[in-house]
This record gives sequence, structure tokens and C-alpha cells, in this order.
Amino acid sequence: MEDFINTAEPVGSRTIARRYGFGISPATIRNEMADLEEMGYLEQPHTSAGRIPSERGYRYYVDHLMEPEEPGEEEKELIRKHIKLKSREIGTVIQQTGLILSQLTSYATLATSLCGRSAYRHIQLAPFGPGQAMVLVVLASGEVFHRLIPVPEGITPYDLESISSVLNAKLRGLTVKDIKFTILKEIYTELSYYRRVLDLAFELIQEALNVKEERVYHGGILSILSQPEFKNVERLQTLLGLLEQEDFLCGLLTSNSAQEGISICIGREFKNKEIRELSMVSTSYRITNDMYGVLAVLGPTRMHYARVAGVLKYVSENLLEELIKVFGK
Amino acid sequence: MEDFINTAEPVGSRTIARRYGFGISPATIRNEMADLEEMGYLEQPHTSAGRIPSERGYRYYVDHLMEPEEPGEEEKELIRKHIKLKSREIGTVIQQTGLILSQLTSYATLATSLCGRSAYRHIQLAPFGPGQAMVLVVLASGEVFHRLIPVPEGITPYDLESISSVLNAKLRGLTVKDIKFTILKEIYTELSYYRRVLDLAFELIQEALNVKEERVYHGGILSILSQPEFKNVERLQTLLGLLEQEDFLCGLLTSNSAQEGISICIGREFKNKEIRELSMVSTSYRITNDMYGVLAVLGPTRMHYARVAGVLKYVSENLLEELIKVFGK
DNA sequence: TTTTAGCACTCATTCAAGGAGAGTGCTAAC
DNA sequence: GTTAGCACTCTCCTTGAATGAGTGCTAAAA
Repeated sequence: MEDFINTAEPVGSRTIARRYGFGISPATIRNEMADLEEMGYLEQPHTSAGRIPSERGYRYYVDHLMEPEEPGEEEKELIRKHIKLKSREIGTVIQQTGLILSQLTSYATLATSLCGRSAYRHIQLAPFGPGQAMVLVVLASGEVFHRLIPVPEGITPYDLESISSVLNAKLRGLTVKDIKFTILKEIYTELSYYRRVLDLAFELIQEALNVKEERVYHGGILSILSQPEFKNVERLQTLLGLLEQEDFLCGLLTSNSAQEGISICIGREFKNKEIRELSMVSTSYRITNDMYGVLAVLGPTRMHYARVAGVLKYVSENLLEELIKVFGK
Repeated sequence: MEDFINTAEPVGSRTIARRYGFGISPATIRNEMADLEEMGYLEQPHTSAGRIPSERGYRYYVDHLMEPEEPGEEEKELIRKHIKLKSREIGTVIQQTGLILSQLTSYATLATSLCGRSAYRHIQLAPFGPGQAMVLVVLASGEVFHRLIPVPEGITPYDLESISSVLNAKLRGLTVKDIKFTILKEIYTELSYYRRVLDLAFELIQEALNVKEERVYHGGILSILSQPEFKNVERLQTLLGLLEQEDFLCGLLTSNSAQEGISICIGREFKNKEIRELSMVSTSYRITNDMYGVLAVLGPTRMHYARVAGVLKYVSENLLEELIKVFGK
């Protein structure tokens, strides 16, 4: 298993005997390997090649044999140094985390923005030139969405400010699902003073509610170019094309990493056909009951699972720690 | 020239005679081509192959022979349909524009965010959990930057609001370079009432000033995978790696497309060695004196210049038109 | 019963040789 | 100025043989 993971070449009986010297001869190893193949743990690309692990073999390895490999001290140092909230911009921190993870494993990484039932923290209407206003929506996850909307002539910055404060008073702390008709009605009566901007206000609420909540950052996707299994440019094209689609990645993360702790998905275990040559090691970290994130490493089936699992664990723990500094406990 | 652009194969004398039938024989064409080669407009990969254009040949072609190819009616329709400010988010519109451009040309596209001396339109401090505030900065270009900052205990949302309005009153309409010491001093006196938040206010100004102003969106970078000149995975890796670096792209755009109108940079004309197998067709659109953007198409030297120039021209005119709706004249 | 040595066999890879095909340059004729 | 003819060049493809890594199976040894 480990020899194949390192070399990407089928492993023969003589190689094992010579390289690892268990004190048994190639012939014995051949017999054992023939047994393992019959049991479905190994495969032969063609009759006179060595063996490679089957997906069942990988599964057995990650479930029973593998021991997550603790990253070295310098690596830990590097990780801690990169997951700092220097920039004070949560998206950037998560993206940075993905990058360092990808750099240390040399596989692609995926990272969701903080997700869960995210509440509104602030809604602001800012004046923006004649006939326009900029809607700013800040979510509890630290994400910010913005959009331009047209406003009728005659609306002053002061009006915008008033509307903002009404919206904030009514909506702050609520999640999208919490918003009920009664609240909208309250806002309506509150703003009836501003007869002429009422329609605008409701359009705005609509906008503020319509933000897309989850994003997926990716990093190091190009690292799969250096994996020998992806020398074929055409395959590469479909694969890279997929990995640039945020929707696709989002589905991948949500459907394959529900549990806490490290979880591993191998090749054909994916529901999606196009990525059946890949494996994913993922983990989720929970900041509050309502807020969590997912980190994942995506690489070829022949992935260095032990190392990836170890690094991923350490990275996700550090990220969680850093984010808790922002969001409190 | 056009045959090579379409087929990516060296063009021989017989091919020309047979395919285009000028009424002259291959032998005549051979003589002419030999002359053109001597003059430096054609090259021969090896003695018994056809000719391919040299970079000097491309240069002559785009300068004297080529006529920008007007896009077809359905294509124009498609372009107009995609460059709509539906989403009312300027970054998204620019990105969309890049995507449709890339789709129509099947090359990679680059697009800067709106750049120039961008003034502050709005600065907002929003409360964000205990001990934190979210700084929101809206620029005249429609870009929004955000960042979390720590605030001392005891600062109320009301305080934040007051600071915001002072900052807005003083800074709105100014560009980064306009901000002088006198203004900072004014803010200082204005906020002296808020003794205890003074430091915070200045830290905030610092943050608000430190936004990175220019971004580069890219789209369709993977389309270069389907170009036959990039079958080699290793080259591909360095190239794609470069094209993911925003700084690099930014430099590329600013140094190679200063002029108005379509400008074309071919192969070795780039200052940067790594992309000497590429060409770039670029144009800039100017919204106001202070605000402009750059659109570019990046492809192999063997690029369909006439078509790209035509599509790019139409797309950039449409984008400009659409953006003027937002920013007025 | 387990392990090992030996042997015939299989298959991918590499290399050289040779032919096909596309294209050229040059020369002489039109 | 244009064209036909011819010898020549170079890439590409196919073919065949050699190489080498690895296998399965059998019989002998431990």
C-alpha cells in the first residue's frame, strides 16, 4: 500500500522482498498477494505487472491499518503562522488555511465559508450617486454581501439611514428562516411614515434575504497536474472544469462529510461519476451550534491518506481555535 | 496566415494552391513563400514542413491585413443578454462579461475591476458581537471592502454610528491621495468628544485607507487546455500557475494596454518571459475621467486575431454602455 | 503445512529499421 | 514571370525484436 502510494507504480513481489526485507522470499509474497487479490484487496493492471490496491484495499487500509501521521514541528509552526487573523477578514483566513493545507499535502483543498443558520448582524443602505444606493448585508458568519439598487429621485441619505435603522432594529439577530410575515408587517407600519420609499424598502428586504449563504473556496487545484495519473490533458480538462464550479464543490462537501472528525471518501464511493478517480479526506469544525465549516483535501485515489489525515486534523483544530477568538465561545 | 490559425498545422504550397485556388501553381507559391521567409515573415519548423507565420508575420498581419470581424447577430444578441446589470453587483457584471467573452472566443479573458482614483462613497462601522466591529468601505467604483477590527469594551453601537458619520462627513468623495494631515486633524477634533474611541477611530481610518484597490477577474483560463500547442502538461502547469496569480495578471494588463482602442501584444513583445508563447488582445473603456477598466483576451500566438478583436470591441462597448447606466455620464 | 527455488510464460516498453507521405529547393522549359 | 519535374529531406507510423519486470505453477526443502 505505502509503496504504491509513494511511487505510483504497481508493486511486485521481488520489490517488496528486496525493499522491505520481511525475511521471506518473493515466492511466499506472491502466494500471499494472490490470496489478497482473490479476496478483493489487490488488483493487477495486467498479468505481468505488480499489484495495486483496489478501492476495497484502500478502504481496509484507512479503516484498520492507517495511523494518522502527526505533522512535524516545523510544519506545525508553518501552519500556526499562516492561520492568523492578521487580515481580520474571515473569508481570507479560510482561504489562507486552504492554501497552506494544499501546500503541505500537495493536493487540492476545498473549504466552505462558515455555514449554518446565519443571522443578520447589520443591514446598511449607503448612498451611491444619483438614483442609486448600495445595500450592504453583514451576516453573523462575517460574510458581507453587497448590491446596487435603484432608488427613486428625492430620497436623501438621511432617508436611507432611517430605513437602515428600522431594518436593523427588526431584522438583526434573525436568520432567513426566522423572518415571518408579522415582522414584515411591523416593518411596514414602522416605515409608513416614509410612504414613498415603502416599495423600495420591501424590495430591499427581498434583496437582503436573497443572499447566497454558502461559498466554497478552493486552493491548489493545479497540484493535481503533477500527479502522474492525470497526464492525459482531455480528462484533465473535464476534471478541472468541474472543480471550478462552486455549486458542484458545494454539493460534494455537504453530501460527503456530514460527520464530525475525519471522514474519507474513496473513488467509486462518490455519488458523482466524474470524480471516481479521486478521493477526499474531509473534516468539519463547529464554532457554535449554528455555525460550522468544512475543510477537505481532494486528491487521486492513490493519496497519502495517513499524512493528509494528520495534517488536516491539525489544521482544522488550529482554524477552529482562531475563529473562536472572533466569535467567542 | 488564416489557414494556419485555423488548423495549427504548417501550411504547404500545394495546400494553398488546392484549397484556395489563386490560379497559380504550387511552384510559384513556393517561390513567393521562400521570399517571404527571407524577409522574415514566415518560418519553417523543419526543411520538409510547410511554413508557419513568424511573430513578425503576425505583427504585419494584425497591423496591415487584418480586418476586425464583426460578430454575428446571434452572438451580439448573446452578448447583450449577458451584460445586464441584473445582479446589480458591479464585480459580478464584469466577471460575467469576461465569461461570455471567453465563451465566444474560446480563449482566456482577463478583466480588471474598475480602477483609477477611486473615491470613498461610504464608510460604515457595524457592530459585530462583543469586542468586534465590522468596517465596511464602499468605493466610487462600486467595490466593497470589509474587515473585522477589535473594539474596546463599552463601545456601543451608537458610538460606532457616530464615528461612522464623522468619517463619512469628512472622507466621502475623497480619494486615498486626497487625504491630508489637515483632514485627519479635523477628524481628531471632531471626535475628541469620544475621547475613549479616538485611537479606534484612527486605527479604522488606517484600515479604510489600506484597501487594495485593483482586482483582476479571469475567466475561461482552462480553454487554453484545448489548444494543441499546450498538450505538454509541465508547461501547462507553470503557465496556469502564473495565470492564477492576481498580481501577475494585474501587471500584465497595466503594462500592455495603456492606449485606447484595441491593442495587441504578440509573443516575445511581452516583457515577461514566461508567456512568450501567448498573445493578448486588449482594450480599455473609460467611464469617467477618473474611472476606467481593462478587458483582455489571452490566447496562443496562433490566435484568431480578427475575430477576437471584433468580439472584444463589441463586448467592451456594451459593457461601457451598461456601466454608464450605473455611474451616469 | 509452510516456504522456497526454478522454470516457462506474459505483457509493457524501448529501440531501430523501413516505408509512406508531405513538402521543399532547384533547374530547365514554357 | 510561371510551371513541371525531380531529387531530396524530414516527420510520422508501423513493424518486429530485444529487454525486463513480474507472474503462476510445480516440486523440493524445511
